[in-house]
Amino acid sequence: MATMREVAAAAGVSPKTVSRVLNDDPHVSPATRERVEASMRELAYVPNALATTFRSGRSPVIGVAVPDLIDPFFAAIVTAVEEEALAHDLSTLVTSLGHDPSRERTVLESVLRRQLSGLVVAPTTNDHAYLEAWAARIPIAFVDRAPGRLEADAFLQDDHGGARDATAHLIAHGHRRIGFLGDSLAAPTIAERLEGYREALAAAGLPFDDDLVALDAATRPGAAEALRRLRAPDRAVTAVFSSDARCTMAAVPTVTAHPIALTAFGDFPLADSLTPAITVMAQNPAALGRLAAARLVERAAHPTRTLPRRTVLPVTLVERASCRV
Amino acid sequence: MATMREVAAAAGVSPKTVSRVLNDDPHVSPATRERVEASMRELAYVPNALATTFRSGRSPVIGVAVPDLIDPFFAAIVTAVEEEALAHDLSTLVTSLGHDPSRERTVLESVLRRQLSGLVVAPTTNDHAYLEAWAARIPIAFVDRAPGRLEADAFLQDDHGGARDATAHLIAHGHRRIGFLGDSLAAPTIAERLEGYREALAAAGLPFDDDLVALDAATRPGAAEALRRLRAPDRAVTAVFSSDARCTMAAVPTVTAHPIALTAFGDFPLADSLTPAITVMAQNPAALGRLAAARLVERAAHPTRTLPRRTVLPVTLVERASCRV
DNA sequence: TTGTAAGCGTTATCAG
DNA sequence: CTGATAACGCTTACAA
Repeated sequence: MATMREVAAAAGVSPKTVSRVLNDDPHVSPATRERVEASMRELAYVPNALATTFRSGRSPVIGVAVPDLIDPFFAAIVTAVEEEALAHDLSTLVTSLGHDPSRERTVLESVLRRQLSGLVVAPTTNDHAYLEAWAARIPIAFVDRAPGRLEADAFLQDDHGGARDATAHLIAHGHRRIGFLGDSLAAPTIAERLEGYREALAAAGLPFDDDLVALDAATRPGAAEALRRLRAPDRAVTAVFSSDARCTMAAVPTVTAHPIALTAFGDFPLADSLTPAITVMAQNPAALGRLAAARLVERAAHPTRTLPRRTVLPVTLVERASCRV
Repeated sequence: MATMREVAAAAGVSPKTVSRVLNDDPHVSPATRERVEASMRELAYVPNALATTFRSGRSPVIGVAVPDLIDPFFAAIVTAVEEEALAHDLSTLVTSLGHDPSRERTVLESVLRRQLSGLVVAPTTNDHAYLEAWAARIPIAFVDRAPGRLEADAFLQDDHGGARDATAHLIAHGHRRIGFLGDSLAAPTIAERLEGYREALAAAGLPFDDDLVALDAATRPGAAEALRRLRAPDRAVTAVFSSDARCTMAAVPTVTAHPIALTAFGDFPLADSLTPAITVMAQNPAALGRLAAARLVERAAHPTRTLPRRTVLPVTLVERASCRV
């Protein structure tokens, strides 16, 4: 591990000159440059990125924190952030938050100490007041879910409208008793989607019935049980709106075994190849990630510029077969 | 951004004392500790992780480089590395290499400059001689694919045996003309799986026919075309062995539309819910990632210990319906 | 128990 | 065009 000092000594110049060569400073004579480069090769010199980064006080890294990488929705966000970061010569420090809200703060704070250039987070909690001091120093962008008790850029999808339209779609197909499938209403996105579902019912003059809301459906057994209850004679739903992709995927085995009309929030791989193919309200995770990362870069470059805090992307209905079962 | 020096000044002590408080050094009087902690709160002091890291010369970070995060196989590897890293108080710097081999070197070298504690890589090239100097200083573990021209730890699955057994399974179901579906033979894993396929044919006294090997099938159009050719009267295969999950997923729409006996290398989400459900030879990406990360930690702790270079995990046949179509 | 000095590898500043 | 010096924030020796 040769250092710059050693290279300098070998080339008979000062460290600063080596630094200049490294950074393509034009104020170096060709001869000197030549000599320095030879020494670098000789000693197999590799700059210590840690030192540079420390010196500059800011790490050329964008942090990305999402609940879970296995979920293709978040994987797509991360990938998009990575691509956008790459375009700006930044790397990405990826961290999974897990689905347990109590971990969020610890994890984010430990990431933030690294003097990142920015942070993209798909949060798992509703209260981000603890980030206020951080947000003052480094740009933070929220994706998928809005920040709570904190002013920060947010890139969201139209949870309310999307859920409303997806539900209305089932109503248009003649359904009157429509179940709501979800994980937990603690997540603001899911709560929003429930609101959209209610609005669609109301608009059609249908009653909202708490008993038709089935939660804890993010696992296969959970989804199976939820669907069983919804289908039981006392509830007798003829259609289901699934409020997120994890639940939908968990429900797939049950739905393919005992078909029921289904519309789901969030697309997922192979949704179009199932029997029945699942009708979904498609989000755009890649756009979310890309926009968020781009915003961080922009905030870093123009700290005072005024920009909209909240960007809501539309969702689009992809009609397949499951809504017509 | 208060620094340690400022906290020290505010508390009327030396920076070293603040450092001691921070690191829970017992040689600090309770009174002093109290005073220092008060100042830290007052100034909202947060340690600069960059400085600590620089001073220690090594970043408490494990790098993870995989071709692509969207692929659930690699997402599972990354997640497992993350979990194992977390257990050792390390973070993870995740980078996608892309599927273009020419990017690998640049990306890995830029990651390695950061003085990582270790690197897990699922490579896209066959020649890793350029990593030799790095491998001497920081532990590098390969997953999924073995390193080329480099001595390094590798955690692999039984590509050869798994492909052989998956093909034999089709033969056992009475098939005599079996196609091989793949992306590119440049990947050593795929080449190995082709060998396994050949071995199974040979063991059954069946001829190997180059025309039954269909490549470039990692996209939906590619897979559709490959299957069309294999099925054409001049090839007339009655069964297909798909050599990797990306190809299998790409082939799904064609296979569900025009069923053909299929066995695939690599499991994937919802494979069991398709019609037909896909019979797969399941890998264990989580184990791959976990073992690799654990190995890095072990190498770092015991640089001289002798450990096996190559660990090959078994794959397991998950029989579903597609092999009996 | 606490402090002083020195340095990790790089770069900014300012002289020459 | 080149170099001396200092500094980034923290910690390891070594003293006191």
